[in-house]
Amino acid sequence: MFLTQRNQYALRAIVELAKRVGSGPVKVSEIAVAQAIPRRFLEVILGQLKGSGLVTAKRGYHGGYVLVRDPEEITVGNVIRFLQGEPDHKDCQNCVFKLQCPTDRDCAFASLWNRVNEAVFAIFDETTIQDLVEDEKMVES
Amino acid sequence: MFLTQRNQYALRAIVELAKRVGSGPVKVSEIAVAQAIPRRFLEVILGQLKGSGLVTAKRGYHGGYVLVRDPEEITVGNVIRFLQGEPDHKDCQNCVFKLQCPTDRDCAFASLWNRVNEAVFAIFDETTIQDLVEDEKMVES
DNA sequence: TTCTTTCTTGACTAAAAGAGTCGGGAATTA
DNA sequence: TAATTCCCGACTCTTTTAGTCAAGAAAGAA
Repeated sequence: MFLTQRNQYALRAIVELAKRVGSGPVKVSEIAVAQAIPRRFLEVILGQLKGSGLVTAKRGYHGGYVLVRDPEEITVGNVIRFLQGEPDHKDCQNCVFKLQCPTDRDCAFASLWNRVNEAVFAIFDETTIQDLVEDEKMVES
Repeated sequence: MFLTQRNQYALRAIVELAKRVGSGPVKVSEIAVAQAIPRRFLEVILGQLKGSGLVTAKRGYHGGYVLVRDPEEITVGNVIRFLQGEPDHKDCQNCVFKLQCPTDRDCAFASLWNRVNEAVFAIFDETTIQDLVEDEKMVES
């Protein structure tokens, strides 16, 4: 598995919101039920997602979450990059020579990590939320 | 990071053995020092690696570990696949339709996982231990 | 206003995975 | 037989991930 459970929940929540664009705010509890995600946990996750600007929340009666951008224009890469935050420097993504390397020993793998990372994000970046919505429809049938 | 510390240790141990093919068995303690890996932990890892057939061990005076195959012919993919064992079915690598799926909900991501997995292993499979040996030489200079 | 709904926040606990250790036993060769 | 080195299973420690709880603040309905 390349994504934590939490990150998958985040993606699924966004997918669920994508399925309902135009129907007004969606409550956390609805998303939780639809996607079988523990409600409390989902609250935390959606709270974080607000920071990405992909999602906004409204409180009170008829409150809930709304996806603000077009599902075709949000990629998995956008979401994951936001969730993972600044690339932790331990990941040794940028240094190639030992002297520059904070982690020192892992540099021999630097080239390998870079190539893998690029390959993975190439896929994440070409997969949109809309694609996932359609995959989910396939699965349901 | 795509590989656990343990798996990186395993790769590094093999790289170290690769650097010394032809010089007889290499002791765990030597590898541990050369690669800055905790010795006891390395014993465990090398013990596991024996099962792969890539490596053999000899006990007693002048004992140690030996790489049995040509470093050019061992890929990172070979090593990692062995270390990770049978693809845990939770990873939902093979099922596309809900009814076949043991994990049910994650199936919407099946296509994504498959593509990522293939991309990653394409790289692992084209990278040989010899490549890593050379990368390590670069880093040391 | 006041009540209900729904998000908000931060601290908290629980579970799982990963990393690393230990002691003693078994082969090998000097 | 004594030194060396791998071998093995059980064990602990740490970190990460998962998930919960309680009290509070906005928004709208009555």
